[in-house]
Amino acid sequence: MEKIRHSFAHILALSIKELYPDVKFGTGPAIENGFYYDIQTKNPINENDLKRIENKMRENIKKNIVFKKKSITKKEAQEIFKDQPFKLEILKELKDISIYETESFIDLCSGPHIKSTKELNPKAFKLEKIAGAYFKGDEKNPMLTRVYGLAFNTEKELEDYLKLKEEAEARDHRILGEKLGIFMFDDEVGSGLPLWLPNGTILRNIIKNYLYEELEKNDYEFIETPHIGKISLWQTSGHWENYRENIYSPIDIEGEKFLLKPMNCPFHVKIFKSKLRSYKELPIKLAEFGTVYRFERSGTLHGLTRVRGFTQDDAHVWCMQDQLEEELSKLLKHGLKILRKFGFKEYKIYLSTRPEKYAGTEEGWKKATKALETVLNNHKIDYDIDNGGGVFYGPKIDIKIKDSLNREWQCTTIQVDFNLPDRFQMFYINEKGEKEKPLMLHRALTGSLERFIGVLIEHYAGALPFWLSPVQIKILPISDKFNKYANEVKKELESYRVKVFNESETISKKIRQGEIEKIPYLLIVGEKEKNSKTVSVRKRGKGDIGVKTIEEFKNIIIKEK
RNA sequence: GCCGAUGUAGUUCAGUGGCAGAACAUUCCCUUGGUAAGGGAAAGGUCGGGGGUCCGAUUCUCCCCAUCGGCUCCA
Repeated sequence: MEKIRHSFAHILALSIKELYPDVKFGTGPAIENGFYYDIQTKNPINENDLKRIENKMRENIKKNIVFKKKSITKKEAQEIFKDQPFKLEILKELKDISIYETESFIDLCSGPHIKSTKELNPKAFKLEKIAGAYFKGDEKNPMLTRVYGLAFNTEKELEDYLKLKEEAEARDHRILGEKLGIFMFDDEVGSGLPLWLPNGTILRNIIKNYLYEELEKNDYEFIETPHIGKISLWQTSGHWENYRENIYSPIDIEGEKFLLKPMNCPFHVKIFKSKLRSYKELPIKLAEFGTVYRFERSGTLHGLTRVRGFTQDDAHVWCMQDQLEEELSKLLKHGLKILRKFGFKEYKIYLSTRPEKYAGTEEGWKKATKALETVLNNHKIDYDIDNGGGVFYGPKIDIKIKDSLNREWQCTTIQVDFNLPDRFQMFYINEKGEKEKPLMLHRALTGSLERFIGVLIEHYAGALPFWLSPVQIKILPISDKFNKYANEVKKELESYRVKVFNESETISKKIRQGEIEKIPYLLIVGEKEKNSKTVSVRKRGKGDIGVKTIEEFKNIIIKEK
């Protein structure tokens, strides 16, 4: 399949070349579900041109064009590509050079390719969209136009994929979140700053309460810290020099500079340092739902999954070297338990190793990376290694959850920190009565409530499980005459989140409304139910499940709790 | 931040160089109902914001803001 998609990319390039002779080519590989080619043209092409290019491609495919491979010398290549500056740039890094020829389009390419366009199905591809992309993925390079295409073996596969994508778009948390009264954005408030609506606030509190209980069981102590602090805190921590472009400009008050906090760590460190710590206290675990502000570049914002103000379920653990493995193990186990509780079964785990720029010693990095590895292996967890993807202060394990469009979002993160204990000169008193530097771990289980809720909405397509639903039960009186009985039923169910739909609408309309709101249970009450002290139960996704006494209904929902 | 697209009522969207349109939602009236939209009326707009061209700009143009698709980035 990859060979086919890659060959499509070449036919795309050939067709563009025929339509736009002045085109300069970047690269054009196969990707998941299709292919792309990066190009530069004098007159920029736009979405309306795609159809024309597509038709040209079909024409070319029908010509049974043969893919001819040739090995050539660098000199020959420089001659062939003398009008293709990007190809010449790529050529610089190549040793063995081969080219593929498809009529007038010659590409620097090691292949493999199909024999001829006979193998391409002209009905199983589609040019999808265009976008800008930096040459070689580097911001400093010029931006080329990337033409994306989809390609499959059969027309049916293409149609299935398009259908799947359409369904995925219907799960988009940005649309569902507003419809379900969870959150909103407002131009005047500012980008990346969500406003939490009543239903969303209930959801946040449910999640917070659950995490609070879970962490307490695991010996965490909760703290709360301010939203701003003196700039020197983050100068000491090193964040100011390393991440300044992502920190909101300082607030100048009475000659003193304050920052909106971009991270909670320094505050937690201050609490650790507020008294002399003994080895007997370790591990010390401090947790906070800490709201931080980061100035993310405008083009990177995305609904709730990438925002500028967000609340982390942040915690820091300080321990001794010989406690490291056990603590990491607990963190990982706990993280996975929590993801399972929320219904996430598909995620990817990454171990990120030392980047080029780093704090701490090589020895320390080795030990910590080994510890992370050991823990992953002990739990028999599959993971990918993200080489050099660690933060400058230490290696980490990330758990990424996929959203409806198959994009991965980092939620859980467990990080070792060699930087802050040094910079803040942290120590505890060991058994021998000497000062010793503790190991420091950062962790967040949900990553941020914002991102987590965004992914959660998409995961369930808005139909949150019973325990997470802001409104669990809605009582729908057949007519106004039964509002009183509806309120009596509500009283009986007061340990749940119940609402009565007491407006003057037809029952069909009320049901429709309740279904749109994705309420887990709708209880319909009228003459019949009032007389027999029952409710007619309509379960989300199942429809009418019959008349139940209130006790019977309680037994049903108790299982959902 | 960069490339491209978009911005009209609370929402989803038509439309136009010369008085601004629909559906849903809202308010009121009628209807009191049995498992996904009962009927009618009213109200609702600086056509994202600011400059420019024009007798006249929501429409053309420039700048800004915001959103969307990517790229880059993501402690």
